[in-house]
Amino acid sequence: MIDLRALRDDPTYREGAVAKGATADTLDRLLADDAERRQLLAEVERLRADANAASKDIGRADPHERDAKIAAAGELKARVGDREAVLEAVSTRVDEAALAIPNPAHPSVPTGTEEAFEVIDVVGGQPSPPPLDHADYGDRMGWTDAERGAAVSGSRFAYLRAEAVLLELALVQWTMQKLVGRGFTPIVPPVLVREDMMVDAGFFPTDRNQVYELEKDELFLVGTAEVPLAGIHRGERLDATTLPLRYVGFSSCFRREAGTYGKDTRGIFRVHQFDKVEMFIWADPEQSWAEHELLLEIEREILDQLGLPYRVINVASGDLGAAAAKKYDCEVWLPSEGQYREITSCSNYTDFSARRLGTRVKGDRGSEFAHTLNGTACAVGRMLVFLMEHAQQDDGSFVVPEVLRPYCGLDLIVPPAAE
RNA sequence: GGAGAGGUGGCCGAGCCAGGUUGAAGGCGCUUCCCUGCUAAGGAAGUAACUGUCGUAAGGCGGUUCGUGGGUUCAAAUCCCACCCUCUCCGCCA
Repeated sequence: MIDLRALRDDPTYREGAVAKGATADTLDRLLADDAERRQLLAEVERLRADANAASKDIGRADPHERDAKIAAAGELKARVGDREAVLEAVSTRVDEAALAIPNPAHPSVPTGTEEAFEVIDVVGGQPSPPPLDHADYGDRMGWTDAERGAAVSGSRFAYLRAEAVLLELALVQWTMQKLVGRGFTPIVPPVLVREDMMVDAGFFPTDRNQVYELEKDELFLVGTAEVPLAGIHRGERLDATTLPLRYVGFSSCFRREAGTYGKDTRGIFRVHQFDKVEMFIWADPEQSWAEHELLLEIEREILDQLGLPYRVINVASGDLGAAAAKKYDCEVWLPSEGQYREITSCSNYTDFSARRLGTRVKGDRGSEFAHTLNGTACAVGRMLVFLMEHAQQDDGSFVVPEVLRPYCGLDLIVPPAAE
């Protein structure tokens, strides 16, 4: 949720909201309603003060004065109720409008639609495709079985098999170790959460149709560990001296992928279930931009050490999503498609999410909302897709990235004999 | 799944069954000061959060909050309803 006071007082904040698609008209109407709300609030509070005083007086009054005083207090109460109804109507209007306003973009975010992104850096080349694309190679190596996956669970489900499983676990363990070494606390979170957690994490109502629901138990399967990680300090007051609090979660992720029919149908690039190592940071407002750069640095280090060619983009305002004030995407070159595809992304939500989560920081500057950030460390399945193309040799063998070898006990994997 | 107990301020813990100077006793912790020749003991004062408004500020005056949301009442931590959570015993279980 946005900061109405900042919207009122801070021109930069307001410009950021406009960059994200909020019209000046909408903002002005919201601020006018909010002004009315605050005025009504003052009035209602005055009336309530009178009514409270009258009630307190009854407790102290002589018994024979009570009836008269009770009657008078009753009248006061009725007047309060009338004005409260008006206030509530205005407040509801303000809240609804405020919830619809996205988190303003940071001034460093390029303004425009999806294509307006800014390329920050390009690492490595754009190699030509290997003999087999990731989908065919996964089948050839006996690493993926989408056919049986579909028979068991439907399309976009696959079995992961053989060395691919060892590689997956190696990726998880390697990234986990790296992050623990950087002071992150490792977490295996619940993957089923309540509706209010989905709302507070900012995924409902907007992304509700992307989420699997267990109706009988009123629980929802998370699409990312970000959701339960955001819940860790919900409703808490954090001591500024303990920040930043850095967490790294490992979980399976579940996505309905509604509206992607016919898109990325080959292999395991886009599936309903995958595993992911996700970073999440609770930061002091003064630290959050430095923490955002840290997340990017870690993401880049992971790609560098795996030897993947990639570029980093500063996502344009129109493509940020409601919660992010700024977002970097790392996109790895996918040779078979001849284009860069997203592998990781990291966002600074500033105080947008914490306001809804009710997480505050208490420090020298008093009490303010925390800043939250999140970033992908390793989307495991998709990482395997990229590795299957970049580590694949002309003879069909697979060269395991050096850094993963200690974690899976493999260095060169040769394809099984053809049937 | 069955039976019971309980959720109060940074923490512990009274208050609830008789609704009214209780935003909440007491203790711990913390802050400041006094005493003390010294990391002890003692004494005094202060110490919830959020929010509106006025003020340059210190602060003043209000509102809301005793798990959450409703209800009854002039008045609710206290009464009623629903939900959430925690604990104990039994059952089940990787």
